[in-house]
Amino acid sequence: MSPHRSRRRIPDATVARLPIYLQLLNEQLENEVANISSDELANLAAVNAAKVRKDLSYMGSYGTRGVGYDVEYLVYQIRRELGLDHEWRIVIVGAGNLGQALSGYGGFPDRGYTIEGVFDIDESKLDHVVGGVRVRHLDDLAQVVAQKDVSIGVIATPAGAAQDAANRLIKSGVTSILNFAPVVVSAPLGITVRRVDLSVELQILSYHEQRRLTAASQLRAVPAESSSHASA
Amino acid sequence: MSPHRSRRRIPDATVARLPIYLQLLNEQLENEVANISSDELANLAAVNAAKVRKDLSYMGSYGTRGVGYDVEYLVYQIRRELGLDHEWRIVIVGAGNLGQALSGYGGFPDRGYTIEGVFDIDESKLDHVVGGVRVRHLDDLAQVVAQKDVSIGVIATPAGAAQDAANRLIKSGVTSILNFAPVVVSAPLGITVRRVDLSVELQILSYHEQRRLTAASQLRAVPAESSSHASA
DNA sequence: CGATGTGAAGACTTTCACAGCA
DNA sequence: TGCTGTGAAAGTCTTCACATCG
Repeated sequence: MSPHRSRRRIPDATVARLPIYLQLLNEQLENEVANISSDELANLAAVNAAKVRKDLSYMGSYGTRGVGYDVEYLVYQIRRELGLDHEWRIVIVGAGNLGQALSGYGGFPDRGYTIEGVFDIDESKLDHVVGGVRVRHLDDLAQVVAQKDVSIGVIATPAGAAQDAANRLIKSGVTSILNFAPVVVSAPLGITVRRVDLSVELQILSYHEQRRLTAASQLRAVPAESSSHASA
Repeated sequence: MSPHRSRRRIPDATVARLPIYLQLLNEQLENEVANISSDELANLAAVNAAKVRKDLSYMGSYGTRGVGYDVEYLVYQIRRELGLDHEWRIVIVGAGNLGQALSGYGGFPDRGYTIEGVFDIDESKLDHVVGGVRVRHLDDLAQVVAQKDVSIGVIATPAGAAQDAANRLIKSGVTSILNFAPVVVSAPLGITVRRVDLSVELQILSYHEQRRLTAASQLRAVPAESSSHASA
């Protein structure tokens, strides 16, 4: 479609950071900051400046030597690279606490995501309105996905229902899935699945806590480090 | 305290996978599966078998050649390594949709996490009971953290309130933070911060979606791959 | 002169492939 | 014989350091 998209393949690690740069750059725009150096952006993102420059260089050379990067242009480029110049239509399966929190999440409309439906099988939840969207029966999923050309599905069901939700999403034509249920869902090749699991995150934290304690009790063997971990 | 904890330093990438193995192994236990090979576990986790073996080997050699791993013993070892033989006390800052979803999240008590408090500054939310915990004013945070010896804080506030929440958590004595707000919070060295951002995850997905579309329109230049991404 | 852009070195992670043990 | 445990190779990501250019 458009002429010269994605000139190079961007490394996964970089793709995971672009949304963070984007968010920080948007904040700069709000503060009417027109220009930013790799050093400044690196400080905001809590990463190394060389990493910022290398990350940005994968999209092309948009900086000015001796000066820095034009914030607005950078925002435009990152958005384009991440596909945020499209509008993405998403559905949420599961209208429990989490599904409701997600559909009420303010960030979506700004960033080009529209929620086309929230689905559940629990009769008692049907027809409730959460985040401005009426909860529909899961059996209507395929129809909505096809009609609205939905490409991203969010799974916010209990663990036991997640694989079924995934199967239905995939059969309906969704090609990317964001899974919040604490299970590994399997999907055929060609479907992108990302998993976000609260208790996995907590367990990683408790590993670090535990190390801290052990280290402290062992006459400070290793000085505690690691001040920040990206989520990707 | 205990004699021979953490015999080696475990790589970050491995630490991020241990919770997933643990969850799968627990499922096996429920199905009364007593033994598992690296190959089987690898299939369940959707990773390579050599990776499973190497990951497990960092904790010591607990397998039996020609046979596999004793599920129960492996569960015990992973739990110990992740510090799940402790009980971890956590607090949640922010009693909005997300804070409520988190405090209602069933997974916590099972896995040794107890929620010692949910805090907010919004008068209208105070004294509501969410997930069995009464919402208290943020000013009471320090007292609860100290009294209950809380080490992990979860930030579920809007973006604008997150850094203040982090500062209060840190000043109160919390040393690990799980941040759900869509901002980078800064913290002194020695504090572990992990960030989980819904819209970052969606943007990573839309990058892949967008590539898929571009590739398809360019006479299938590169065959689509990448079927699963871990969250860590 | 100051900050980008980038080869090259170094660190970390994954995967291979096979020796070694039950 | 079958599966673990692990050196070594391959691949990926980060960081350094400096040539380059506005």
